[in-house]
Amino acid sequence: MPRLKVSIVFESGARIGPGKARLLEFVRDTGSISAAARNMGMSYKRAWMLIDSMNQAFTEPLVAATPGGAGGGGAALTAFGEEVLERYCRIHQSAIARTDEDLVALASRARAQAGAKV
Amino acid sequence: MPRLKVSIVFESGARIGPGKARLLEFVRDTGSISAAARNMGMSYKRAWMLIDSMNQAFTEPLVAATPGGAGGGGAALTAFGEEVLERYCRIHQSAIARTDEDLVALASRARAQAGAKV
DNA sequence: CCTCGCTATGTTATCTTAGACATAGCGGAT
DNA sequence: ATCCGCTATGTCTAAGATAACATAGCGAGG
Repeated sequence: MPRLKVSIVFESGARIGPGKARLLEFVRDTGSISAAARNMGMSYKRAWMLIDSMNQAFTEPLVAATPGGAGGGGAALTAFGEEVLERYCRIHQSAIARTDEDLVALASRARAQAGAKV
Repeated sequence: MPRLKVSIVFESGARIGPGKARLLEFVRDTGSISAAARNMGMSYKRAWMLIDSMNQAFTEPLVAATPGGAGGGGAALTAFGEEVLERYCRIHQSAIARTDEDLVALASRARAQAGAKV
């Protein structure tokens, strides 16, 4: 069955989609950027850049990180980060509601394998 | 105000988003791929590739094109193409419904200009 | 005061993507 | 028979994004 990918595109060009939302969840659950990156199978640098782009996109940060300290440091969602994540999840939920009929109809006519892609 | 970008992602990896949907609308309205491409400010080749990828993604074509003939030929949506477009529009409408409150809240905290981007 | 693991950032190589250009073929209308 | 404009496809280049590697700094805890 096809999935709906919902992204929020801001005037500035910044955007938040399922990937960044999931990354925020992992940061919240693991307490560190690097652990979140490992869980998602991406490099620390990539995770850091994604988080930095989100922090830059808003007037206040979504993730607060501290280097050094016990265990080398860590990161956590700010209250605002929690709020953004919650709002994204709600928007996503609203988007995928009541689309089943159309998605099933399209799925039944979609090919299993795409042409191309080595 | 931020916009919602809704894409349908199929198992095969093929996807349909607002760009392809708009392209289909232009093909329907202009009766040709090249006119649709001009209207969207893209090259004919790009438009053709996008349409070809859609035709390949399903078990039947969405756009039927004929080379040669009066005016050089033309293209039109098949009945199935009309159906896919209609279903996409309905899914999109459903997705953007009832998200205003959250989008406004996010917009009020978003920066006007993104950091980076030459 | 040293270790440990995480944050933070730079550099370079690679891979993918997008764009620019070029060209062949088609067939109704004139 | 020719023209016109659109379909269809190929090649090459520029640019942008991704990945790989490298390294500096931080601070609580042992």
